[in-house]
Amino acid sequence: MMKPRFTSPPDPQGFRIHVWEVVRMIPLGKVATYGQIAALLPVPPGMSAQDFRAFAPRWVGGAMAACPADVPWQRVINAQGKSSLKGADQSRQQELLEAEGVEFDDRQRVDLKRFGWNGPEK
DNA sequence: TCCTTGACTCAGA
DNA sequence: CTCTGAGCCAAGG
Repeated sequence: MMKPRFTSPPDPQGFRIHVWEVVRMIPLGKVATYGQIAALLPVPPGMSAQDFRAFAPRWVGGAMAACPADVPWQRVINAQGKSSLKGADQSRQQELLEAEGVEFDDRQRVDLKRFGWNGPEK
């Protein structure tokens, strides 16, 4: 399969584990975007925050492509409020979220204002 | 070797 | 609110 790694971070494994850790914090019935998750992660040493912002979302996506079964991957969607998946996986994700109380509109979009995760704490 | 295509986001029209 | 195009890197046809 194609692995859209886009420039592996300094510590690919550690990065993915960190991503999963953040995803696991997303409360039931809420969703987070790749960028949101990326913003919660520490910027790798030697890399500017600006570059990190451009790369991180892809890395998060790459991490989700191989996430463990105990990670609520379905709660991670793109900044457009939609699933970046395709085909059967996309449908499965929507069903899982609807089962948690997340609503989708006619265009299969989630209202981030209502169901968006505010963050781990604040 | 060139061109397309990725679990992406942001700014601009 | 919706649609485009640019930015970034690698793998496959």
